[in-house]
Amino acid sequence: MKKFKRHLVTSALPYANGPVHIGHLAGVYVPSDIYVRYLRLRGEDVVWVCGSDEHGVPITIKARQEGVTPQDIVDKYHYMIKSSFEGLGISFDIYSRTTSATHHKTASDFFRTLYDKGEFTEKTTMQFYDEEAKQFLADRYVMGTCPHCQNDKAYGDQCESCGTTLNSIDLINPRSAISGSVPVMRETKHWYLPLDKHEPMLRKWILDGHKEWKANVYGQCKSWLDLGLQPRAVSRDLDWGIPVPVEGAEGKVLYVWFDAPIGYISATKDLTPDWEKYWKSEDTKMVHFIGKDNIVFHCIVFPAMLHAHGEYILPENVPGNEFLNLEGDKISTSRNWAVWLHEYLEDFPGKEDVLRYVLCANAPETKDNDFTWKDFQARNNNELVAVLGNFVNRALVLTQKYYEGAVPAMGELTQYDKDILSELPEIKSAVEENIENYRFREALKEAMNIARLGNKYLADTEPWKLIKTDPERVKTIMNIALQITANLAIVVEPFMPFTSAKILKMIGKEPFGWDALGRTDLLAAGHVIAEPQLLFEKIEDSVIEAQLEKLAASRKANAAKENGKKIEEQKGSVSFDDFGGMDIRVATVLEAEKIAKTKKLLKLTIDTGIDKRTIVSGIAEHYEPADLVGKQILVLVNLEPRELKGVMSQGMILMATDPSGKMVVVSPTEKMPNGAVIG
RNA sequence: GGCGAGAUAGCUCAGCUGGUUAGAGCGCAUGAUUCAUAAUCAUGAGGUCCGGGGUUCAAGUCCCCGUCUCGCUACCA
Repeated sequence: MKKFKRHLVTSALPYANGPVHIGHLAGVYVPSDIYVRYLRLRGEDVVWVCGSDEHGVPITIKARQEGVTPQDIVDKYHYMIKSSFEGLGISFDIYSRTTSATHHKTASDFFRTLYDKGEFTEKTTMQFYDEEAKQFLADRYVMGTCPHCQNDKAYGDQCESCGTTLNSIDLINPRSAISGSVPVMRETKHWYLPLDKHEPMLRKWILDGHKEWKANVYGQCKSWLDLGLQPRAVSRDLDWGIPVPVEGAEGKVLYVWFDAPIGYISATKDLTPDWEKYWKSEDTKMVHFIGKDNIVFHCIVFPAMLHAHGEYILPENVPGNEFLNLEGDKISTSRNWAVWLHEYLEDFPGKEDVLRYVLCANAPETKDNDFTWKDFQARNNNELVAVLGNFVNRALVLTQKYYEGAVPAMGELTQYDKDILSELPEIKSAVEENIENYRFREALKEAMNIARLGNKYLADTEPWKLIKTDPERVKTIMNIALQITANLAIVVEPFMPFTSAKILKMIGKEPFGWDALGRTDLLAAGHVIAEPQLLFEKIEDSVIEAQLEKLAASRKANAAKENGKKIEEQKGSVSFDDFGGMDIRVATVLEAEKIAKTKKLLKLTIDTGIDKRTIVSGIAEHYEPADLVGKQILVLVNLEPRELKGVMSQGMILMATDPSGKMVVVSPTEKMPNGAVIG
């Protein structure tokens, strides 16, 4: 077991094109906050960095849509994200941003170092160029007609109408999304990071050296390594980002995946002049907290970059969590299906810890989990209020009642007292072990056991009865109950810092530090505690219903949007001759079979009346092969043949597609002879 | 199609390298209790451990074949 002198913790950089939601929190920020707070309480040397990821194409698109500059967009969300994190008590040592001057210089220098060391390869490719706007067009900037569903507003990377993944060269009638002009193909040079070169190092480091990583993380890495790594472009043609610091690279910026993780380094630089100690000493333990979508970047790509650079350490662990769903559906920013942090903070003032608690207790550590408002309410009412809040309240209220707030002296302990107190150190080590192994859900459960222990102790010793017969004994009981309360203030801090502070305030103490956990002399006899206040309050049904209505509204809005989107605009007019050039016929499906190793492709043998021919069609998700046999369909028979997965496709089947992407074949309403002409 | 992860009580999850009657929290039922936000405490009911084969003295745990969910990836004229 390696011994470390200090910790460097990073949390995935939120992308600055939208606010933060509970999915981000449960997967990344709440767990990492717990981890870091724990380390700090232990007095460890720890630095925790994060910041907004502000480059990349989606931000420029969003800016254009809203008619503002990319800088406007990132400013808006950066500050919004930053302040909502603070509101929830997410305690980064620094929350930086990738548009900062420090970052531009750091990323630029990093690139330059790799460039000078010959760590990149160069490749020239053909890409769409907009002569009017004088710039190369990223896939997202090319629009055209989707070859699949004929939607004429498809983007070069994806058709939003049918969800198909595309390449910009696939689009029919491509046009520039910037100027609307027809783009031309032009040569462009880019730099690549040859990941394959680092494969042996990565293999040894991860597959041999880090078998303790979470199953999902390790498995994903193994999968990538076994598939064989490919060189990856580190630059692209765009005007938003960090310019490639090489002569002759005008109009090119660093690819966002390359600049973003360097943001961790830049943030550390902004935080402390000692930053190198954290990034370049083997006795620093670096941990990346991320979601599962980021595994490859943090386990393969970024380590390869750091290794290529040569001076940096690699992460000791990369706890990647799964995803959180909301009320049974995937969280989605574009569909507004989310609980937004900034809205939660407004709707639930003073209930920061409730959200922290629920998200930790239900964190998607081993598989995707579901957040429901009903569960939120139940955990608040049945666990926080009934177990934790209630215990603290009864201990403090009884102390007020019997001793006017002055802590009574601990007398002689019974065996039962000793048994109860001996559980505290056991819980302490259980919490420690779980946190150190990134099992925060279990750690929280153990922490709550201290409150359960307290409730049980009071129920078993019944001080409210004994006060009449044996007041001396009650002093000891209440002293113990108060010591347990003080222990709660400690153990709860990483998970629920606001609650911890409230307890400390009520018992009139300063933070104890983690090592004090388990001690039974935290409150001296005679110390006077403050008037008790409730830590948590019940959440009524109406509150939950209001949140559910909010979600229902966004579901409704989405449906309306879908409907609005439903009817595509009419396309530009075509001449009668153009239409006449298309030869569409009635045909009958003779045979149908799935093409092996594909998900969507069916190979159909059809009788067109003219001949019997083969057509490949991407409808395997909509039809069982057997269901098509014997059906009459319409076929564009004079479309240029095209080879798909090794099969020649001679023509295209006409399909009707609804906005959800569902497809049905089009048939004549009455049986017609094969070869009958449509027109 | 390939790859990765998951599938265990009504719900959310533990079960490490195979070993006595499969565990926890919540919910539910019954009882106790009243200091406490009708909170607490005790007891109990609830499980073909996704399905089917196999290895073994012994399988939730290992192997093979399926099914379903999530993610990555190829294909979509």
